Amino acid sequence: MSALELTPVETVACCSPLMSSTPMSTDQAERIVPLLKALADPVRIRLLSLVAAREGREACVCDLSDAFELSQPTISHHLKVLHEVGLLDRTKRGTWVYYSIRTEALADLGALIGGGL
Amino acid sequence: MSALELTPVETVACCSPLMSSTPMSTDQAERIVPLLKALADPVRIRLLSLVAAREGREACVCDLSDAFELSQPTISHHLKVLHEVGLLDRTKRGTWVYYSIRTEALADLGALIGGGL
DNA sequence: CAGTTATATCGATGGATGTCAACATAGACG
DNA sequence: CGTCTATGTTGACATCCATCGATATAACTG
Repeated sequence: MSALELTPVETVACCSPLMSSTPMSTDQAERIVPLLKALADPVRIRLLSLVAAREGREACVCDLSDAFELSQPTISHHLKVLHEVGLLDRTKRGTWVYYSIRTEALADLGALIGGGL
Repeated sequence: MSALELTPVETVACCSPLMSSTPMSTDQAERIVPLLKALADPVRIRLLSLVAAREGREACVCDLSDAFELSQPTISHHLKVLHEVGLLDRTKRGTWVYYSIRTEALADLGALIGGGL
């Protein structure tokens, strides 16, 4: 992704909070939905939670895949989805890849939902 | 649904907030995911937002369906999904059916996500 | 370089889901 | 009762997506 493109997280952050006086536009809805779709999977939300529970809120793939009875490509796929919408950061250190929580992304989304949309 | 069964919203509320020290269990994930799936659709999140923006946070179906270029059965289907997971309440008054926001359901979910999972 | 380990990509497949047309239900009104 | 309007249900269809096996890439090791 180029530096000029925004992940769904970034576009959501710049527009929230939506006040309850006016309903969400179609555009706004279509920016938020990819984030929610990324969260709306039992494996992905557990992956996110596993990373969040770790020291420094980051974990390498090898640590995460042990928690599931799923193939390695499947875990890799789910991590990619979470990364692409901006909920996880990705860093390669040597042979290992570390994913870390983008805390403010989750906070923005939580505020948007909890704030009554 | 019988009075003894809990909607996803109710089961989520009784278990949150999840602290970041321990990761979410598989059971917890599977209670939260139906809520997120219900939210993760552009039509449904706009429906929710339209209801939330209305006086008393409630609206009848006829008001809502005008905002979409979708068939009436499709709108009815989406409202049913939101109702079944406990995000919308349903009341019939005469010929019309009114859906209203379950504010604390959205608040609980928002807190769960924004609280770092 | 060859071998081993960690992670990602590709292609295929079965199941979930959004949408519609047709029909059903249910209340209001004459 | 008959009709009109509002809403829900059903069944079919097309598309999306989670998963896998096979393969690719990339880095460490000897």
